[in-house]
Amino acid sequence: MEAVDILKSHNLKRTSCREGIIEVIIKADQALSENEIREQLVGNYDRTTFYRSFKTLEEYKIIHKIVVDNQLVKYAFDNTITHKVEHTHFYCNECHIVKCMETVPVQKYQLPDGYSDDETEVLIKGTCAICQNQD
Amino acid sequence: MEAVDILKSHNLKRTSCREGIIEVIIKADQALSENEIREQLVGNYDRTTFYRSFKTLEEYKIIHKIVVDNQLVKYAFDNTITHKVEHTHFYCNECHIVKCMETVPVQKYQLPDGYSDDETEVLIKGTCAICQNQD
DNA sequence: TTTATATTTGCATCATTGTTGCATTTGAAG
DNA sequence: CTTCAAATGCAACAATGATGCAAATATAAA
Repeated sequence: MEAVDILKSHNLKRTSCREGIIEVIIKADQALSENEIREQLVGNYDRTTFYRSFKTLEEYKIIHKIVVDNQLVKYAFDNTITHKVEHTHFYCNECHIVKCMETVPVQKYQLPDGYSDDETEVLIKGTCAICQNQD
Repeated sequence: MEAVDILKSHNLKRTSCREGIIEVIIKADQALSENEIREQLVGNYDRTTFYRSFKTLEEYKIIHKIVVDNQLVKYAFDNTITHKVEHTHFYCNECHIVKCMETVPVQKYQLPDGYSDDETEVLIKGTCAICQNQD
């Protein structure tokens, strides 16, 4: 699916910033930070525009945000797989990549009486396959 | 266990800031933000001192930090229960409290080949028992 | 108790992310 | 082509995290 079509299907205006962000994220095999996305974009955009674009795309569930340790922020595309089931995220302590673990669904947690759950975020920290091999 | 003893057992200098933070956190039945802790403290401390105290206490696993949505930061005491098993955290979308769910352990996730896990963070967002009743 | 020293604190300063207001620009509908 | 709601760029600010350095202090040694 093309970035333009995605925007159109949500009745979002087609702006070069939004289009670019989607294209970059859609191609990536891992979650990307704001700067990693900026580097791959053609135009130059203000930080606020970037931030608001992310926010809009998130609201429309076109992308989602993953935060590690309160400071590292990465964005990933909500494809049909990641979109359908709540999936976990993986953070590599060595190379610091963040990946959507589409094959590892979030498990169900039984809360005490009176509590109801709405959404569960799972971040697994460890060593990724590539870094594992290099040891 | 007293704050002083906790510091002593880790060979940490007994300073009023550290001691105060531990005492406040130990008494709380929920995780507290930097400001919530500051309000309950007797002395007045610089933000950097606060920040460094948290960092030290975290390093020595006396307290731990829970971050919600990248901006809300709360701290909780590492008691024998929370310390022993990896526990989940609960965030109430309505009253915004954060609680350590000592009775809800983190489940085991089966990662793809090559990946190894070290630590898993689980944040469950929903409605707490108190807010549930008020609806 | 006094002294010595390594640690901690307070202050200044800066980085990153998130956020809002407002004037200007622009996408897209008519 | 015109119009207008929406998006952008800029300025400004908040919260959290982080570091360097001089002054203060906890603790151990004398």
